[in-house]
Amino acid sequence: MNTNSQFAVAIHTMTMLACRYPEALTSEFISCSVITNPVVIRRLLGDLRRAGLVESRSGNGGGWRLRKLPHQITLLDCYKAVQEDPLFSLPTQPPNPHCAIGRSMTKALRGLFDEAESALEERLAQTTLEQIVNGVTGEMPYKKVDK
Amino acid sequence: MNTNSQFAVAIHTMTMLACRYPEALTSEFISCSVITNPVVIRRLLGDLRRAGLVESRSGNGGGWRLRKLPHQITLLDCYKAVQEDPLFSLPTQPPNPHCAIGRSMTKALRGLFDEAESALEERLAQTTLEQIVNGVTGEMPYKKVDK
DNA sequence: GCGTTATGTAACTATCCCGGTTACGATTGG
DNA sequence: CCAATCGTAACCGGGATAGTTACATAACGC
Repeated sequence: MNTNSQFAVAIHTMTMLACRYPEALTSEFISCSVITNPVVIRRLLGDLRRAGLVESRSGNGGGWRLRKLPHQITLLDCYKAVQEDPLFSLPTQPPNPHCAIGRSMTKALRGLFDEAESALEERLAQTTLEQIVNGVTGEMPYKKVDK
Repeated sequence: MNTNSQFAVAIHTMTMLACRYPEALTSEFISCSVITNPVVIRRLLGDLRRAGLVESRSGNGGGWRLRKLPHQITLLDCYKAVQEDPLFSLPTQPPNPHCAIGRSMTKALRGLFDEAESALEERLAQTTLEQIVNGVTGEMPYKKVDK
């Protein structure tokens, strides 16, 4: 399906921010871990900011940091932030309206795809950045804060 | 994600075969409902045949038909038949092994993506072609057979 | 056997998307 | 003022998608 790796890079990026929370990291620094161009990371972080997940500061000493605690951010948040298109696409050309099946196919597919996507999103909502950080580092490198 | 519509066309195609089961339909006929080139449909049906879901006969009076009853074929079967790539891709260039996070990111992402994909597939496995046909036509246009 | 109808598949193409890159203005801190 | 950093536009190359043409192969009816 998607041959694009934005979701993967988004998780990688958010995991780094979560590990150093509440420190701010530069796109340059993050791009060294992902091994890509800093602009690619900034583009991605732009999407994540539009979703309210991160904030940035320009200039000397600037960078990016989370706007919530790692346990308050789920994979679904990251997914929605970088995934504008639905999971499965319909053909650009709609089916033949003179065919009984063609006539109802678009609506049927929308329903099926919506349900499938919901199942996926439910699962993504169950994993938080905190859990990923725990899995990656074996410990929480930032101070825990009571809710 | 994937911007490709193969899964959608596969469902459309299989729904047509299910509606007329056990009749055989030609790629030409199916392409008229989908509104595309017959070769596109044949390529797709080739994948579905490799998965054991359909069979074909060349020559005059030939065409394509299901190899199972509509209630025995799920959306997951269709999905696996046409979707060779995993749902989410990792970056072609693996992360920096000199970074603690980069080092464990690939494995972590694989696990997360596998779980998400499983959730999706579980949902897809719950819908059969028969159900889709019912939703599309309001009735079953082929003879039901006891299991 | 011949003609017709289909499949099976290769090859070519136009279009689009993704990721990488350069460039440069705006912002911030020292 | 200078250095560091974001924000964003612009461009490019590679790859995928889907549409198209072409043609060899197969099966059926006469």
